[in-house]
Amino acid sequence: MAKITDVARHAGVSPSTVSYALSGKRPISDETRRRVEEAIRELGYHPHAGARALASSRSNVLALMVPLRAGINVPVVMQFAVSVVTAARRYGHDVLLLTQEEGEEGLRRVVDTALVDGLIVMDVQLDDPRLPLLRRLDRPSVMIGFPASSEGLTCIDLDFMAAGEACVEHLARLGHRVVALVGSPPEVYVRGTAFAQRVVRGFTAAADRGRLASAVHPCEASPAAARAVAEQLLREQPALTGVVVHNEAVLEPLIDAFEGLGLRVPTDLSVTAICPDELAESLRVPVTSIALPAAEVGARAVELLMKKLDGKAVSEATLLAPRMTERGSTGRRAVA
Amino acid sequence: MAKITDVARHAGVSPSTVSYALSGKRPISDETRRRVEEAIRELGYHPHAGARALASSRSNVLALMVPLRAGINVPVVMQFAVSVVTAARRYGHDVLLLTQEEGEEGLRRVVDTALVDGLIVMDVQLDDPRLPLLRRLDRPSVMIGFPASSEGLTCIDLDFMAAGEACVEHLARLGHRVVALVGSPPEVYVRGTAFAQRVVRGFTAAADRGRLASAVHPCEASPAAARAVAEQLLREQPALTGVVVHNEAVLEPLIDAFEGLGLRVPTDLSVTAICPDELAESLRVPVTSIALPAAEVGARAVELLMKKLDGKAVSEATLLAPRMTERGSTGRRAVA
DNA sequence: TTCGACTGTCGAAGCGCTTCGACAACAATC
DNA sequence: GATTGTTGTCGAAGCGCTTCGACAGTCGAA
Repeated sequence: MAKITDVARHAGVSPSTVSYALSGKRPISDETRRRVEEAIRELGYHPHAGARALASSRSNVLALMVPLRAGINVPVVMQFAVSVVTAARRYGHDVLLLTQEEGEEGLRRVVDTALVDGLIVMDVQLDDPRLPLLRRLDRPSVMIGFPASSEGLTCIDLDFMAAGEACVEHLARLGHRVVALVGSPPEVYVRGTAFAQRVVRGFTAAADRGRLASAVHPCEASPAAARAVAEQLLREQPALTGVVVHNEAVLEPLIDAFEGLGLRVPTDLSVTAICPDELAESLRVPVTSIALPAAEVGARAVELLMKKLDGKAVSEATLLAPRMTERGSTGRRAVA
Repeated sequence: MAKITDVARHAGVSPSTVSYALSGKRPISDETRRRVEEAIRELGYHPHAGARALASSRSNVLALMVPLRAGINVPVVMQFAVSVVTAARRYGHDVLLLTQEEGEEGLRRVVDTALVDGLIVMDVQLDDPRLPLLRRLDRPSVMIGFPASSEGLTCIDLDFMAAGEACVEHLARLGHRVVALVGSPPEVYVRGTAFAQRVVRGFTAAADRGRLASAVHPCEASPAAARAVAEQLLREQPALTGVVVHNEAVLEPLIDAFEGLGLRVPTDLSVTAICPDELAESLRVPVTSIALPAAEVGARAVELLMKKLDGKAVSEATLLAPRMTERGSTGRRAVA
């Protein structure tokens, strides 16, 4: 395996010149650079990652901690991971995979051993136990999702409030005047992640602004619960024509329930959801939806981390604009 | 950040002694070891990964290359990745995530820069372009799946032939005498992965051994194709009572088709599948199935790699015994 | 012409660890 | 009592790279 001294000798320069030619940290004449590059090619030289890390205290590796708990959508996690790896490569970095199971100690370990230059942490909870550590650490990190307070952190996620608004506005534009939000199970609003509340806030704000009649119903993740909510909705809001669903598990059962109650989608009822595209596409009636843009979040998270590694300041909160994909489940309100 | 010389001074020994106490590569007295451990604890010492890699030419990192192409089952890939990470940690290793997209150059890069000690490659195709490189490399690697020839490689996968056999034997035990295999799309048998053929071989061999009437039908991944195959089967094998499905995409449509043709599962027809448990569980009629044991494959792959890193020989082919989970879709043949 | 200010290159000093050879001290063997 | 092993420790030499300071040469400005 060729080393930098071999390249230097072969190119007739000193090792430090080779290093500078590679890193661009000092000016090198075109002629010298050319000779160095040629020597590198001829010898098949690849710098030794460990030696580099030792001398420069930069490993060019970043850690990605992925969630494991039940209830997460695995394909979305995978999409995200792939986009992080791809984006990291564009910056000459590799990605070390950590599981949530490793927790704070895992993060501490890879940082303390100088294995990684920075951290990306997924599935951040409101009062995530990893937060104090991440705040304290001298290595930069970026989190996906928002904890109770993003102070001193760098967080990125879909703008769930805007997503709630966008759904209502879409329905309003189609002429709907009475709408309802079917949300996550009640416990999600208590513990967990902030995004559920944000959807509610956006939904309500937009409905109020547009003077729509609106109601919000949490819903357990079971077909039975879906059926119950459907019945309740029709009882309490007989004029209902637009529904926003923010609950992957009950989207299909809910549509089934409405149709079972004699409402056709989209003829009698327009349905829009905040859920992965995969799910929205696969239903009998493809659903107009807003998805978590996993690939974009991943790429942006890496960008933010790279900025921080360069010592640049970045904003604590980055919210990605929702993008709605129209499918067959929404239509203009039938005028009676 | 404390370094090994700090620990040494604090414990009143030389750095090399600390190193030996940590690695166990030379005998150290209990008393010295105790003092070293205490110093490590008090100083919060963590060895620098880069320095270690440079001095020992071992990075304690292994690369995992995951597939991206359409048609793979994402949750299974994820299960697999998680089990690799978990198993690797038990051996004190971390895992670098590579995407298939990086291809041979990606593998070459992480090896040439000495970033990783070994490679695990998923989704190996019959004539995978990465094979020549992997054979030539001086670093050990393990592949998931079998190429045309496993010579000079280390491969691991579910024993698909045994899986095909097990399905037939299960049906035979329940009294079925006429069975059919609904397989992958025709093109899979041509290009692609060896496992499809293996299932066929196991299926046929077991049927012949048990003197069952049997037939094999490839099937495109569409509901229409499923319906067509169902009709064809009933036409050609009117006495058919047992079906083995090795085709994720058509499992549900196929059952629907049979029921549409008046056959109840499992009353009139027993169905067993080779597919992820997730899918088998989620169907209206839960299906008796054999799954790819992703977690086990991952753990075993890491074990094999660790053995190779220790310079031990391992067998070229490791086949994991199939495990069948009985669900509602198979039953004793109704005696007319 | 002289003085910075660049530009382009080199040599040397580390980065923090592992490992090899050396060597005491002591036990077991003839 | 000399010889051979073991056990436990140390010092020094590197692993392959980056980076700092030094310095020679060039160029436009004063």
